[in-house]
Amino acid sequence: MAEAEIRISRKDAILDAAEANFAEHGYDGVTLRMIAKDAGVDVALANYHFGRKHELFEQTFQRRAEILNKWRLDALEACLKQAEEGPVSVRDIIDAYLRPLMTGPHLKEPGWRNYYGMVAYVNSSTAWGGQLMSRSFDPAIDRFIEALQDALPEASDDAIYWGYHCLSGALTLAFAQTGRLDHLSKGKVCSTDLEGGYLQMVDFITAGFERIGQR
Amino acid sequence: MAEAEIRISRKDAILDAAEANFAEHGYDGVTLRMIAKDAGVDVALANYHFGRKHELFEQTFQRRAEILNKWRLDALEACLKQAEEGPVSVRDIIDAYLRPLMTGPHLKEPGWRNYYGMVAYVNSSTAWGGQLMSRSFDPAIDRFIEALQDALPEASDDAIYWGYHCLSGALTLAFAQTGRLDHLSKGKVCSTDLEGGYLQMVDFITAGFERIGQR
DNA sequence: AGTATGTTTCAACAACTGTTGAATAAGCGT
DNA sequence: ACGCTTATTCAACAGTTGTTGAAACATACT
Repeated sequence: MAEAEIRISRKDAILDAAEANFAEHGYDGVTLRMIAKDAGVDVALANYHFGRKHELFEQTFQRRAEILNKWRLDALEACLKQAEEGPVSVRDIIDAYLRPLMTGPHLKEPGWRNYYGMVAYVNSSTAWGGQLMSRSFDPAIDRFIEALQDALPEASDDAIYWGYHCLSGALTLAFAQTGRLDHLSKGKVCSTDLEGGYLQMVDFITAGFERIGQR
Repeated sequence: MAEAEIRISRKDAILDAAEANFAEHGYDGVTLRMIAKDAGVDVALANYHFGRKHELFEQTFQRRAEILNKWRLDALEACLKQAEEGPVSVRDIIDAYLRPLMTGPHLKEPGWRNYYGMVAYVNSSTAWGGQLMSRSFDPAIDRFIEALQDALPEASDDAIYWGYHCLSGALTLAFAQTGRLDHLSKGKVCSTDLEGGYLQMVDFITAGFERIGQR
């Protein structure tokens, strides 16, 4: 029976448990004993594999960040290659930014939903926010900013960066899945429906960027 | 000397200290002893005035929420009254939503900056997010949603609510003031410059809403 | 079989947590 | 000056925190 299941290593079990707990309660709201209990291991094991709590958090955060960056950059590259010479459409850039994260089968996996919760927490935390997000995502984001600047030669730097700010804020708030939209819309809109949100956000954000290019 | 200064009550000193600490470290990252030390009072006094830690957090959060709702609703009312009969412009609605919060002399006060940090934390926290934000702000937000629906009769509910989601995400990320934009733009844009961000965001968000009304 | 190496648990640490009840101080009407 | 109510501090509680060093287990190589 046991050999029929695919058993993950205890090290990965700790990462998974950490992910789920950090997503729901943030860094300080989680104790190493909560994580160890969920992972079915002793408290000391987290220390053995990952060092201090701080490092466990960062490693948990970065594990999926790289996957995510690759998805996005592949999508961006594909749309740049497809345009070949001619100007790239703003919509395609925004789509390359949002689609890989907000659609697809990985949304069914609790691991990814949990990770998204962590991203939401980190992105708007005054303490972690700037540092950790920049370290994990900025190299990839730089490419998107460049592409937007190319597609919108008339737009000022201020407009481009604050436009990206709007995009990033909207995405990470979607990641938090707080259920606020459900309450506000009296059930008409579901904030856990990322695929539905994706369709609306692409239009909305694209319009924003196109407007600032008309200066 | 002492009678020349305007001394705030110890109760208010606790609220101020709580605000600053919760903004920087979130709920679980703050201990009552940190707050008491900053306020210059004994630990037990927080309990005497506010009950449990949980209640202190909520009272700190709600203290300024009402002020903020009033600012916004006054601005909305003014622009609705000014339009009188004719259709209200989308831009004026967005302006009424953003301007009172992102511009003005209160931005110089550390208390308000701290409070904004709390809002950022609460809004994208999976645990607090839905409940507390809805309780504090939704009655006012409902009015803005109505106004947007009136101004954009062709837009679907999905589009309106996800549009508001983008607006809310962008605003609360601005509140977090993480310094990420500074890093990403290599110093060209400053994420603590809310007034500068306001100018860009009004254009960007207005364009988004106007687009979804053209269906 | 024995040994070296990497995992995992056990037991304990000093420090810190939110909360409480009793003790003390302050403010104020009379 | 007295009593009464409200503020504030003090001292302590039982439980929890991250972290560690030593001990026990597992695994693979010789």
